[in-house]
Parts: sequence; C-alpha cells; structure tokens
Amino acid sequence: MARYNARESEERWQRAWDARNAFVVSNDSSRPKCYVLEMFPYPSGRIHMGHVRNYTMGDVIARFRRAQGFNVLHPMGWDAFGLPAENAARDNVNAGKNSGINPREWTYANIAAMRSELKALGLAIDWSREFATCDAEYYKHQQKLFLDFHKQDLVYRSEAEVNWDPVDMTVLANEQVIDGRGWRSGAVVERKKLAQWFFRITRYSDDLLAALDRLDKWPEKVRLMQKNWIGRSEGMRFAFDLSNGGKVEVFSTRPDTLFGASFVALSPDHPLTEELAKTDVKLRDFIAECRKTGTAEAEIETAEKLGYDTGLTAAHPFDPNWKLPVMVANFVLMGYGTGAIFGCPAHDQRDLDFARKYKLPVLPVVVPEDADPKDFEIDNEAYVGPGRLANSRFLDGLSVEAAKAEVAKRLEAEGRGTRTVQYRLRDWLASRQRAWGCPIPMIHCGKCGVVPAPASDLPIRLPDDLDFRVKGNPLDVHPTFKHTTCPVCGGKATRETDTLDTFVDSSWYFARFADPTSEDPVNRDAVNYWLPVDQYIGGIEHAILHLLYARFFTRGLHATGWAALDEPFAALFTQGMVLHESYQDETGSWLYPDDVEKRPDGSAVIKGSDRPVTVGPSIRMSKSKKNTVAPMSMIDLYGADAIRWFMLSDSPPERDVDWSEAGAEGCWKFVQRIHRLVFEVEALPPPGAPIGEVSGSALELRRATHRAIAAVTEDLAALRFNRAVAQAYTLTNAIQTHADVGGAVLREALEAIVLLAAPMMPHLAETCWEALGHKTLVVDTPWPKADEALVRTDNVTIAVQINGKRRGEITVALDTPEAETRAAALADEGVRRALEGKTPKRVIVVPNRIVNVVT
RNA sequence: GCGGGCGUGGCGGAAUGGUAGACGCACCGGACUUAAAAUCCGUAGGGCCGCAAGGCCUGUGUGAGUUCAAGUCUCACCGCCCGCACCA
Repeated sequence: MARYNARESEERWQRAWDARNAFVVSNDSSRPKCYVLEMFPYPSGRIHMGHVRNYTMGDVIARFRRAQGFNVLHPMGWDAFGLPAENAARDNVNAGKNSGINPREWTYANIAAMRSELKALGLAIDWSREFATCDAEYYKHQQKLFLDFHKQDLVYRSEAEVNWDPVDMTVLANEQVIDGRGWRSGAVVERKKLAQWFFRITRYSDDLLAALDRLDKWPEKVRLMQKNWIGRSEGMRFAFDLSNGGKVEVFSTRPDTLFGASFVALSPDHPLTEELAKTDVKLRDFIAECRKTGTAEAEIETAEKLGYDTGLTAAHPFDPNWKLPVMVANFVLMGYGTGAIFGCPAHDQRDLDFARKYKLPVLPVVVPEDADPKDFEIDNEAYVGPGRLANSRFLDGLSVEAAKAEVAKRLEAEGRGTRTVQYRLRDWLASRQRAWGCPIPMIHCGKCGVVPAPASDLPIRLPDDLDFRVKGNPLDVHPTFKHTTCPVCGGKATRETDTLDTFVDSSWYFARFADPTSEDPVNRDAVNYWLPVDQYIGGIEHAILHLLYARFFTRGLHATGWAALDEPFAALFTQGMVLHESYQDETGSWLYPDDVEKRPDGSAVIKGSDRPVTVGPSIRMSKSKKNTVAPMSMIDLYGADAIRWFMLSDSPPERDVDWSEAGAEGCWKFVQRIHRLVFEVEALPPPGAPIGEVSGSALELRRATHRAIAAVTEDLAALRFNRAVAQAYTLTNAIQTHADVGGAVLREALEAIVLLAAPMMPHLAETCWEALGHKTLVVDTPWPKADEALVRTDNVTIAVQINGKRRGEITVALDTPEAETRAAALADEGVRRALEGKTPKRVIVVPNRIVNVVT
C-alpha cells in the first residue's frame, strides 16, 4: 500500500472545496448562525507558527459548528496599514534603490504571499468576503464612520502632550519609547504639545466597565485587565483657598482623612505651577529636574520623592486658620484627577515618604478598631486599613465610610466640592503623523476653522507617489494631497495630513465582514444577523487595546445607528504562544534550528562541524533569537494536517506550546496510521449497512466508538482541543485492538474516527471518507451522534477503600443499589484480608463511584 | 508595591471532592527484516518484598486544616509566570 501523499491530497481537496464554494456563506438562512473569527493578521509577508495555531483553532470550531448544522461565517482579512510598510519604503530609499517601491505595493505583495500560505493550511474560510484595511473601499467607509462619530461628538480635536521623535520627526506611541528614546532613531524623545484627534472613549467609561460583568464567556484575566485599565474610583473634588487669593482643586478618594492633611501638592505640569514658575527661577529648575526622570520602569520604581515649597499656603477647608504649605511634587501626575492633591502622610505611603523627607507632620486620623487612639503611631508604613476616626474634630469616632459621607455632605453644602467618579481611562489619541494609514477626513480652513470633508468626497485617497526621502510625514510635502478648498466658504484650505491609528482599522472590521460589499460602512441587517461574533480567538497581547477599542467602536456604531448592539464579541478565547528552543554558538550568536544538529548523546553542534551549540530554553519564536520555524517548510515536509494536529495536541490551547520537530514527526505518523487503518481494511459492507445485535469484541468497539463521539463533541464545544485529540487516539487504539470484528461495526468505528478528526485534519478525512466508499464530501456530512445506550456501560469497576486507602476493587452492574454494593465490597477477598476481622464502623457508598469502609 | 495565574512521572499534560498519572512524546524489552527504516506487541511514578501471581509502603512545591475521602476546598509559606504601576 502506498504511503499517504499529504501534499497531493491536500491540494486536491482544497481545489474540490473551492470548486463548490463550500465555505461561501449566505446572509439568510433558516439554520442558526455562528460567527467564528480569529484576529486578522498584519501582512508582514510570511505566516508564522502563531498564525498557524490561531487559525487552526478557529478553523476547527468553524468546521465543527458547520457539521453540527450552523450557518457558519468564518472570514479572513488583512490589518494592512501600519509602520512596517512605511519602514520598508524608507529603507528602500536609504539603501539608494528608490525603485518605486511604495507601501501599497509592498503590502499587497505580502498579502498575496500570505494568502497562498493560509490557503495551504486548508482553512474553511469564506474568501469571497476578504478585504484589506488599506483598500480604499474599506477606508472610505471608515472615513464615513469618522464623520458620523464626529457628528455625535465622539471625535474631537485637542492639544495633547505626545512623544515626539526629533530625528524621525514623528509622534511615537508609548510602547515605541524605550528608556526614553525612540525605538528606531535612538533619539531622546521629547514631550511636545500638539493638536491631536481623539475618540471620546471616556463617554462609555462606566458602561465599558459595567458590561464586563456580562461578558461571561471572556477569560476572567482579560476582564480584570480591562477593569483595572478603566480604573474607576469614587471620591471627591474640592478646592483649597490659597494665600495668593487663588484656589486649587484637588481630587481625593479619602476625604475622611482631611484632618490628617499636612500639605497640598501640585503636579510639575499643573497650570498653577507653570504660572508660579514664570517668576520663580528655582521652581523652573525644579520642574526641569522632574522632567529628567525617565519613563523606564526601573526609574519610576526607584525614583525619589522630590518636592519644592512654593511659599504659598492653602487654608484647610474646615479651618481657615489652619495653613498648609503648597508644594510642587514630582509624584503628582497631571494626567490623573486634577493634577493636585492634599497629602495625608499617615494614610498614604507616597505622602508618608514625602513627609518624612521634608519633615512635615504625620498625624494619624484613622485608628484600627483594636488600637488605642492615644498610642497609635505611624512609623514608616502608612495605615490604609479600616478603623475609627480620631484627631478629627466632628468626625471623631465615625467609621471611614461614615466620615467620607460626612465630609462630602459638609463640603457640598458649602459649595466647595462635589462627589465624583474618577477614571484612569483617557480618551483615545488616534492621530498619527504617518503616511500609510487611513486619512482623517477633515479640512483646515483659515476662515472657518476645522471642518469635516463632505461625505461625497470620500474616500480621501492616499496618493501612491509618496516621497520617503523626506523626514516626517510624506503627506505633508506631497504636491497635491494636502491642497483643497473649504467645503463651507469655498476658499483655499488644507487637508488634515494625520492618519488614523491602525487600531481604528481593527475596531470594526468584524462588522464589515457581515457584508463587505455594502454601499454603507456596514449593512445594518447583516450586522444585526451576524453579530456578535460567537467565538473570537486571538493573542492575549490584545487584551486591552484592541479589545477595548472594538468594544468602544461598537458602542459608537450603535450611537450612530449602524448597529443595534454594544458588545462585539460574545465569547473570547486567548490562545498561548508557540515556543521553540533557542540555540547559540560559542560566541553567543543566535543560530537557526536548521543550522543545529542534535547528536545521539544529547549534545548539539553546528551542522557539519564539531562546534558546540548551547541549547537554550524554549522561548517565544522571534526573528531576533532566530528560533523560528517557517510553517510552509513544515507543511511541505509533513502536510498541513499533521501541522494542524500538532498545534492542537498536548498543550491546552490557552497555554504556550513548544514546537519540536519530533512532535511534528509524531503527528505525521498518526496521520499515516489513520490512513493505513482505512486503506488496509478488507471488504467492508457498503455505507449505511445495518448493525445488528453485537456482543464481545464488537460490542467493545461500538462502545469505544460512541464514547469517543460523545467525548470529542463535548471537548470541541468547550475548546479543549488537546483532550479531543487524546480521545481520537483512544478510539484509534480501540479500532486497532478490535479490527478483526470487521463488518458494519468496524465501518461505524472507522467512519467515526474520520468524522471526529475531520475538523482538525480535514484533508485526510476527505481522502479516507472517499476510500470508505462515500460519494459526498466530509464537509457536507453532518456531525455524528452518540448513542447514549452505548456510551453508558453495563458494569462499573469501583475502588474499595479502607479508611481512605485503596484496598481492593469490585465490579458491579451500573446503578447497583447501595446495599448490594456495600455487601459486594465487604465480601471482596482483598477487603476482608485488609480488615483483619475488624468490624466496620461506617461504610460510605457512592453509587458507581467508590466505597469507603471506616473502621 | 498592587492585581491575577500556575506548581502533578524524564517531558507535554489528564483527572464533576471519589481507583492520581488518561492520551501523547521520549526511553526500554520483544516481533517482523539479511540489515536498517517503517510498522506491530508489551512493561513502566518512586521504593521494598516475592521465582511468580501478587503484596506492602510512599507519592500531585512546603506546612497546617476541613472531610469517611483532598491534586481538587481553607489558611500560611516557598518558587515561577503574566498584567499594571508614584492613579491620590
């Protein structure tokens, strides 16, 4: 018998599926819908193992649900705007070969390459719905949405401090600033105020938080991360009167500790600080000093508290004669609350550190219930627990909660302050000084200000002839792009040359898939039919940004009338990474796996030499560590099915998986094993042949078959792919053990293993299905159903414990009454011996499970 | 620092509070073969006793606890991983 030729078979079935548009799905169907989506890829040029794992999981769910009778939408697209394309164009220029490469060509070439790689995986995707976010046909609609959001005041323009790279002349995202320097140029990043476009995500702060509770099919971890990111805290804003006649407003979650205040502190960036600095040289120096502190993690952690006494004083809100010094402090952030605080050292660690350094009073005002207020002292640790108020005049004796309420009541009565809810979440700064992104459809007019571009002008198209020899944004210096007329007054005007953050592109693509040909940004009916996505799958690295933005955007679509829902993803699954061993030569240089040879004694050398190789731990595959394995080379070697199988085996899907050649080899062997089982079998009855009463080995095989059907069905529904794989092995072993029963029972078992493995190894399944005499395709075959009567067993073997230790086992009929089970257990030879004639005090019988004898 | 997660054979990992180690990988023994590969069969947590069948002890990071019964629940500790971070 010939070995299974995976590549040949895979190409054949991929053509067969294509030919009958097997995965093209219609928007109206009487079947229940199921929308399966994996986070779409950035077209970097090559798929990597992470993609393979992600898309294989989604594909298994899509094929499984399809077989179960769902109308399954499983689309694919390209998150195609972004920096790498611009960098490629720029590198091309710098290398002196300005051969006309531009981001568009680079991107579409990558898409073409990656599409063919994804197709080689045999994914059950409706390719008719494919689009790239850099298609004018897509960003045209995004521009329309931008205008709609603008009308609803969900978009605005405002001054903001940004990370400015003075060498590359561009804004950098926070994560592109490494140790205070631009990741590309290495230049020290400047803080710069620029007018930027924002999405008003904070309008939904509370809703985005509250709705997390209802996302019960999301990982707890992700919900928690979003919760912390939104960072809701309840407190008060209130004002202090200053000795210069002014006021300063502070925010506090602990107004109850107001009588423990010993200073008021302003952020170095606070407007009042800047005002004072105009006439205070030393303060100017201090501010400069504060700004020198880097943004690096380690620096913040070890940063010393720095303060500067402005000489001003602030009057205590409840005692005008009580004057507190007004300091400028480096640990007060302008971006949170009001940029000013009152310091209560006894009950806040930062305030305490600050007070100790600058010799300010530390007065405890909250005392734990079990402590004596007279002896309670603060050493070097602030007390943040519950307790009773002390040293606090009219608050004395109250609980923390009651004191907060009392302070709030009094301050509000005096009109000095209000209870507020403060969020950590800030509005989404979405403009980028980049050429390869969605142009922001706004126009700057000298007379009329900033006005929206008319919807009829959309798309505002990116020009192809961008000049990447210039620093900064090529759109700024393009001869025509920028120049236009004002839609209001008709005078000369300029276009906005900022483009949108690529996270905008990925914030609504799932809605576009519902009907990618719609004349409108989205087809309302199609969106309301398909959304929410029933199963979304992607990496944990998007836990906050992408998933939060998409949740916001869906609310925006709702507010602008494009959709009737708020939450885009009903269920979320975050899969683990693909790891690989890492290799270094004696100089520490990284080596590709292909250049390393493993010797039988366990050592490793550089292929074709005796130079030793240090084998490092398994870490995430990355180009810099060279521990990557190209999926296509593995598919060429073992076929897509074996690689898909590998990606689902062993490791639970949410955990990292370690890629190894040996593992892939093992999967290939299993592919062959199933192929052999089906092709070596002799003379089976035709499909659909009836199965009569069976017993013995045949009954065993039927039971194994139906148990596997039940188990795999359950495991796939719960995304426990690794267990489904194990069940498939178990059934395969059973088939091999009982193969000699032949006939309709063996046919039933073989058909079951083929159908159960089909979502994971779809090509092999088609080959085997055909060999089993079927004229139809597996993709058109319904999911098998388990016969409950066969899943249950007649007899159960249960353990008998004596005082919790296993001392024997008995086999009884299923659902044997308790008394009988007890008798059988006590009659067991081993149990009697172990009891040594002792009389049991108690016998616990858990039917069908266990017997525990207590002496 | 705060928040969250995880610790089970040589390895990846199974296990509604009920026979720990399913299934796979690797290893070892055997069959087939001139030989190798491939394939098939078999043993296997550790320790002790036994020619053997089998039996006993021990065992899920450490220590306590709850329970007839704990990998699973509770508390404390140790280790590793992830997220956030001067958020008032």
